[in-house]
Amino acid sequence: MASFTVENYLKAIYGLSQKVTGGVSTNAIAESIGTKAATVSDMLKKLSANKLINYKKYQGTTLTSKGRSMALNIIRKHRLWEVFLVEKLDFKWDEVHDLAEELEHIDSDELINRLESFLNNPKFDPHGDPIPDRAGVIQRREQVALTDVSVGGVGYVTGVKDSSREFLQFLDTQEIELGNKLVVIEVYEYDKSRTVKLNGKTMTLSQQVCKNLFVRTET
Amino acid sequence: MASFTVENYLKAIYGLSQKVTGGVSTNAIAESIGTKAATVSDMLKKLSANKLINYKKYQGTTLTSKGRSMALNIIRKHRLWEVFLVEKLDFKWDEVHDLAEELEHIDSDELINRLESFLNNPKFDPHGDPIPDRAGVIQRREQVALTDVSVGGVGYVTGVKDSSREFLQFLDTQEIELGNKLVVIEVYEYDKSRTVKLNGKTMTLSQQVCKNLFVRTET
DNA sequence: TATGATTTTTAGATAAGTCTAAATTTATTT
DNA sequence: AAATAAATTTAGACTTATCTAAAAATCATA
Repeated sequence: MASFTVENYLKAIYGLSQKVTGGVSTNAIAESIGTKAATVSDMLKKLSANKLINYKKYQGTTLTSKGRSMALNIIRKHRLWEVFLVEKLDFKWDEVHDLAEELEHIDSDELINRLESFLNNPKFDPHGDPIPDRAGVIQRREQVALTDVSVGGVGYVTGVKDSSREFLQFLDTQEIELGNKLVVIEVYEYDKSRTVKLNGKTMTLSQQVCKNLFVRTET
Repeated sequence: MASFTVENYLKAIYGLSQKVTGGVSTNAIAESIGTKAATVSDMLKKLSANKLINYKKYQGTTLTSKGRSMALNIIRKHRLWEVFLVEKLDFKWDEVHDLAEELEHIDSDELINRLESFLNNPKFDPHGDPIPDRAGVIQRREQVALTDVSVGGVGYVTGVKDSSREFLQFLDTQEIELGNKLVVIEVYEYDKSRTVKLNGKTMTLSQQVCKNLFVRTET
């Protein structure tokens, strides 16, 4: 039991379970995968029968350790392929998601481990998301959203919460990249926007942007 | 109409059509794909309905130009991924076939074209097979089987006809690699084996080996 | 807390790709 | 040329993943 489809369900459940406490709802999975609740309901029964999820009708679902470890392996593959696409094939960070969605299903630990070495064992993907290691251990990074940095605070851009094309392209236009240092100059109470100094330039970022930008602050 | 399965059928038909004159038989396809003739029969109807093959019941099949161009694109992807696996990830030439079978179905011309540049536009895969270009043009190489080289003849190893693990590993044990220069010292009429000088060593190769080794001869 | 709204599940269908067994067509051989 | 053998196709069934429509369970609130 490890088809393309099953892998996508596990990945979706893993992703959603990061955002909520308790079980993941059928509807949420359906929306995430782009399918109907009825279809998800069927699939949950199969995943449960295969001990990949804990599932009680009407109660939402969580991954078993087996399911989680499979999900993490897919995420590992996805993120390593993204690094490959950006670092080696010169794709931009907003172009790699769909390709990685395909590549992540290639089934070979040997391949992915060699790819990892070839890429010099990166710890983060092009969007700043951590890459699980071979054992499925995922590095937690001490980072906060830019909304949590107050005036005078200094941070280094470590990642994005929203990795949609639109947001990534917006960051490109503002020439905001991972690793950039920024200083919060002002916070406007009115709309919660922030003026920051970054790359020698001063710019004002809306609350929505600040929410979706992760930074590591000086400790 | 371009599923994983369809792609495999087109590739199989292309491969088989190189070996025979006229149409490819249903049974041959079934054996090549590892399925049953009945299944192939069904699929041929669908491929025909989609104008990917020319098909008349009981008469065998050939690819249309559309089908051939799709087949060549898959072969192009397969061979470029093989180069990647060997050149960049240090796989051995007998280890890459199954992985390339998976990777070849990744659907993106942009990806494969960038991969091609990244690999410095190789013209041949690790087994010496030519890589079709973006337009599906495949370079024919002037090469002959070693069985066609007579005493005193000189050749450079350009490829293998049989790229099975077993044969490739045999070549490894004999330290025979693409590009090696060899001279035919003797041909034994009895069993059609050949003694050759290669890498400073003298060795005798059976007819079966000679049949499956391609060389470019001095012209 | 009852009742309407929402969520989830079940039931029944569909499409793709596969199978076995039987029927049909083509090839071979006496 | 007829009979047998081999190859191919058809018929009917199964599996996986999906859908719509309807039923059932949970929730939210008047």
